[in-house]
Amino acid sequence: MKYLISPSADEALQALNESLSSIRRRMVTIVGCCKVDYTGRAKSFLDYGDRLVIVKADGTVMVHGNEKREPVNWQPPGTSVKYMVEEGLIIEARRASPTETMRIHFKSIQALSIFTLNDGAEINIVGEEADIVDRIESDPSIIEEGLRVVRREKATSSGFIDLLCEDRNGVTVIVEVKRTSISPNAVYQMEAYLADFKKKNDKAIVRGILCAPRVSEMARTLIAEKGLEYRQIGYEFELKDKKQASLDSFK
Amino acid sequence: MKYLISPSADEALQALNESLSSIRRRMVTIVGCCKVDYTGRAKSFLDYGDRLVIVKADGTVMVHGNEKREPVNWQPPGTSVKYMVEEGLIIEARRASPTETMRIHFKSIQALSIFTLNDGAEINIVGEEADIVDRIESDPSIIEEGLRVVRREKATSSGFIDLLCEDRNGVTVIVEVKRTSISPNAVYQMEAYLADFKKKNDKAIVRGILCAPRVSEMARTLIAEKGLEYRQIGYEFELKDKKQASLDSFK
DNA sequence: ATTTGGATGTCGGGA
DNA sequence: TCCCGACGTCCAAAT
Repeated sequence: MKYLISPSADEALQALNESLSSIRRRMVTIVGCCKVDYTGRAKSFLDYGDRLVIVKADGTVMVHGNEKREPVNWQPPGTSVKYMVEEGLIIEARRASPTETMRIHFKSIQALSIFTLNDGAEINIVGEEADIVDRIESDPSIIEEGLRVVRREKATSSGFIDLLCEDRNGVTVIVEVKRTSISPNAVYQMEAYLADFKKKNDKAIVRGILCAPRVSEMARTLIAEKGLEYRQIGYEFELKDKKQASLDSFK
Repeated sequence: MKYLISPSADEALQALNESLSSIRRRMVTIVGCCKVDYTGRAKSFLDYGDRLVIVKADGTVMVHGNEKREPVNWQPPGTSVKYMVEEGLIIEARRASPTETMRIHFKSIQALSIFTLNDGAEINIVGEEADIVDRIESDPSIIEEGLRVVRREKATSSGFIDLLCEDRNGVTVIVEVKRTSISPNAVYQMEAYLADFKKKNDKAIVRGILCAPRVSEMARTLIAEKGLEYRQIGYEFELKDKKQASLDSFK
């Protein structure tokens, strides 16, 4: 762990170039007054101001302002990072494919720290769309009595559908699941699935059911217009493995 | 600027609670070994490991691992943050609407820093979808000779369209622009626009043109099937105001 | 407060 | 590699 308060550009550069070998898990944070130029998928300029800059070992670079969850400027993982001095410390972060360059120039540095993170844990998360599809697959009756799942995540030339089913009358039912709410886009998607399915299978009758905890107003209208169906469906999720104990203690 | 190396939980808590008045632009970073419990829109557990935790003055909390641009856990702006000690430092970040709680427990702390960021600058960015629409609006001939823009961002009951135009023969043309590439979703959207427009306006002939630097293969097929059109269109973007000088010096 | 669609989205999975 | 869709997406603008 290295920490410098108000270092000069040269002092900062020296610290950053010192232990280039132990760089595996090295992380750098710099608090200082900087400007940022970016050219790549878009182009941007951010004039001088105080920010927190973070450089991860995988090449991620983030420039954080004092608000919001999103960095004001950044480069994704895989970026190659160079440090140099030209009237102040400069961080140059380049990557190819797409070609992108971000260049940070520091007018002054409040603090610089270099440290390593040892982290073997992986996050365990539940409540995603796939978890809802799981639930429906294991008990299709929560959508409709007599519904039977034929296939999951079937690829069609119009894209993927979450569940291919049959209702109690043997009619094909295409089920699309969203974890938050049904948007107009989801309805368009379903429409295209249905059209494609009818053409490919020469079927006159195919039902389309959209499942989510909510529907937006416009989506609801579209669903009605197009003869589709909506089922409100959410579920109480629980983490499934041994980590559960820790979560129980949390509530 | 306050900086503590390997503080005890109590020392950390004291530092964090000290200057609650000057909290306007205060930012906190903590490097340490922690676990994270989250319950809200989903539910997650992250076991002990070293991370960088950032708390912004607007209530944003981020837990960053040693890889990737995205925090492994977080709370968005507007979250209420409390610090306490229970066998180690605890950060409890709650918000309502939706109800979400994230709780970070530190087993140990490598470093804690508290500082403020003075930043009056706003980012100037160009190359977004709106900039491409601007370009087309100012010179529709880049899509097609004789094309005339009737209206921009027209709301329809099926959603919004980027440009409503007329070709040299007076035929209505609906133009949809994407900054990167045309995906199947964009085609579905266009299809829905067209269907809606024909119904509402009782027109037999309406053209749909999708504009982007690229099309995906599936989208290209869909476009052909449905009698739509694609125009490859990108543009060299330049920042427009006085900041230009700085960018020129950059390249 | 809700809805809607863009984003330098990022990220993971599959062909 | 490209393509595709999910995300605790985040975010701003409009209703």
